[in-house]
This record gives sequence, C-alpha cells and structure tokens, in this order.
Amino acid sequence: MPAGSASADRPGIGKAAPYHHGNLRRALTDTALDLIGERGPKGFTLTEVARRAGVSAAAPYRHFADKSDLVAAVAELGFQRLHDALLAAQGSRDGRDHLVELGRAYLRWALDHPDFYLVMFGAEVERASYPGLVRAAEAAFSVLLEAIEAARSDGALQTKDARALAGSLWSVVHGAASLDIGGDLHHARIKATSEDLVVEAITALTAP
Amino acid sequence: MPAGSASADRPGIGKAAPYHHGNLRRALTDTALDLIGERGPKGFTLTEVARRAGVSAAAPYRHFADKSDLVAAVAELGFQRLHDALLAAQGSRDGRDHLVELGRAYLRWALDHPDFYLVMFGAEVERASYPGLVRAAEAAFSVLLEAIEAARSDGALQTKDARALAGSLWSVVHGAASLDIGGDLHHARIKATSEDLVVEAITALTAP
DNA sequence: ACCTGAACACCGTTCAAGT
DNA sequence: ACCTGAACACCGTTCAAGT
Repeated sequence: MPAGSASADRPGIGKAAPYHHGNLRRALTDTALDLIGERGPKGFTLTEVARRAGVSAAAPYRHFADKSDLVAAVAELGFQRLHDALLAAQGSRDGRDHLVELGRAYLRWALDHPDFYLVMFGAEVERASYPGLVRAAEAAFSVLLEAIEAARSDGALQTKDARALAGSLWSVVHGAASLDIGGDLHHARIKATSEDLVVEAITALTAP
Repeated sequence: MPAGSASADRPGIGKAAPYHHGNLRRALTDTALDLIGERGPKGFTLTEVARRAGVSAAAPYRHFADKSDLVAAVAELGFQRLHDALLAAQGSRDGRDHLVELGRAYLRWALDHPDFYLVMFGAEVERASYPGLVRAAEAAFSVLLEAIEAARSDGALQTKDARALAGSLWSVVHGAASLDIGGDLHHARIKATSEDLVVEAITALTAP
C-alpha cells in the first residue's frame, strides 16, 4: 500500500481510476455495461458497479433513483447505438434490398452486443416505466418504418398497413436475434445461421 | 393461535398450509410461479417462496442446488405445458393451415402465461446449463418440426431444409410473443395484433 | 431423509455528516 | 452540489443440530 504520494490532495489516490466530480453518471453506465458483459444481466450488482467506479455504494443514488433506473439508462444507451447502426446501414437503393440490409444490420448489432440486447429486451427493466427508454426504442423503430414507406412510394412494395409489416419484420429479426443469443437455435440443431433465417424471412414477407 | 389441536402429531400445525414431507419440491415450483406472476421474474426471492410454502429458508436446498436451479425447474415445467398446448392444437389436416394453427396456439399460450414465458426465455437462467430444460424445449420444438415434415410429405410444402424453415417460423412467433409481452408492439403503435402478424408471416413463409 | 435455527457475507437503500 | 460512512432490513447459502 503506497502512502504519501504526491497526489494526496486529490481524492481516490491509489484506487483504480476514480471518476469523481464530473461525469460519474456516464462512468456508472459504462461500468455497468462492462459488468453485465462479464456476468450477464443477473449477478450484476449496484454495489460492485460503484466499487469499480471508485466511489461509495451510496454515490450512485445522486445520479439514479435506484438500481432499475441505472439499468434503464444502459438500455437507453443501447437503443441509441442500435439506432445509429441502422442509420449507417444505407446500402442498396432498391426498396426490398434495403429492408434486407436493415434486418441484417439489426441482427449483426444484436449479436455483436448480446449484453446490451439482453438488457434492452430483458425483464429486468419495465420499459413502460421509462419514457426516455420508450422514446429511444421508438426512434430506432422509425428507421424501419421509414424504409417501408420509402419502398412503398417507390412502388417496390404494396402494403396496406406499413406498421403491420414493420411489426412482422421486427418480430422475425428480434425473434432470430433473441433465439440465437439464448443458444436456442443451436440447441434445436438448426444449421442455418440466424442471418440466413432473417434474409429468407424478410424476402418472403416483402414478396410482391 | 390454536394449540393442542388433534393434529398436534403432524408437523406445521397452525401455520398456513405447510406442505412438508411429501412433495415440497413441487410445492416450491408452484409457489415460485405464483410469485413470479405477481412480482415479475425479478423481485422474486427464494426466501419468500419458502416462507409462502411454510418452510424455513434453508429447506429448498434439500430439493434444489440453488435459486437458479429452482427457476430452471419452473422453466422446464413451462416448456412441458407449452408442449401439451401445441399437441392439443390439431385443427386442420391441411399442411399449411396446420402450421398456422400451431403458430396461433404457441402465441396464445405465451400471452396467456407471460410469467412462464419470461422465465423460459429470460436471462435469469442459463438454459445451456440445465440439460432437462434443453430437452423439454427440444420436445416442444419437435412438434413444429414434425408438422413441417408432414406438410412436406403431403406435398403441401416444398422445402429443402425443414429445420431452417422451422427456425424462421419459430423466430416470428417467438419474436411476436416476446414483443407483445414486453409491450413493444403497443409502444410502436402497431394496431395489428400479434396474432395478425403471426398468421400473415406464417402464410408468407410457407407460400408455394 | 428431511427440516430448523443460527450464522455469514453481501446487497439495496437511506440518511446524517462531511467538503 | 456531490460524496462518504454508518446503519437497516433483507437475501442467498451453509452447516450443525434436531426428529
């Protein structure tokens, strides 16, 4: 234990990188995501998040109402990043192909960030209780909706109910992502990848 | 507190319906399901399950390795009931219609038992760690697989990879159930019901 | 064989007190 | 304004002891 270091007038000396004063809120959500990635959404404790961030167990309560509120903040971050990933998936100009690309991008993001994904759709947080979370999810969903509208006005798609089609597409993609992450596709000995399933399903659902 | 009753030689006199000696294991899974239904998969504690069953907090450890093991047992029960519900859905003889009926039955069961469903597919239990759970899930899945095979040999369906089609169908139905239970379809203002989505999607995916 | 009682480490949360 | 330290109720789990 080193004592009397030159930085003795700064708080948290010796302890691993204490954030303190400034952006503890963001530090906590980042640390929480790390922990969830290591231990899964369960076995994740607020006390340890605080410990890793170098603050007391009570400190998070200056920034979050309770543990669920922190988890909701992580989920909201996740929806924002998913939203960005979908916006970045501007491949093909053709309406139907664009929808396939969107589905692929969604799935890829989910499989690349299973920890985020589990928090975003898991039962740990009542999404309905967090308006910001609902808005973030809606924003991501709107990318899909607009792609459908665009395809429709291009004549590449004839759908009465764009929202219903969006719901079907979201269901397949979310279902495939969820079953893949949970290992269920593997247990069912399905050799096709979730990407195969998604591409085929979107193609069938948007067939003229 | 009534004392000296005629049943004083039986354990647990006076306390609310103590199960003791016999089928405590089953009593615990039943109580756990009740509690999950009331409070959701989180906010469910082993201690309270024991309390409600009228036994000490240590008693469950005679029947389950730990809390996760109890949750896994509940999930397994869920897959068995889902399996039964699918077997009972023997409506139409026609191959494609039968697949639609199967999807409907799955969705209905999930929406009727959201507590079960969340435990079965939630992150609270590592499904891969519980072989009995995996087997129960596979058994339920096999109903779908056999329906596809039957439709194929009837000529109602031409599919190269039955398991892949099963994966796509499972993805839509699971996805729709999951999004509906989570309130996400509602937040996305999708007016069509999850049943509408599922029927339409299965029809499209099994189109000749 | 099955359950109780007491114990331990740990967690979520609160609150008075410090800077 | 933001954080600490101590406190409280409660939980998961273990283990010796009871019947």
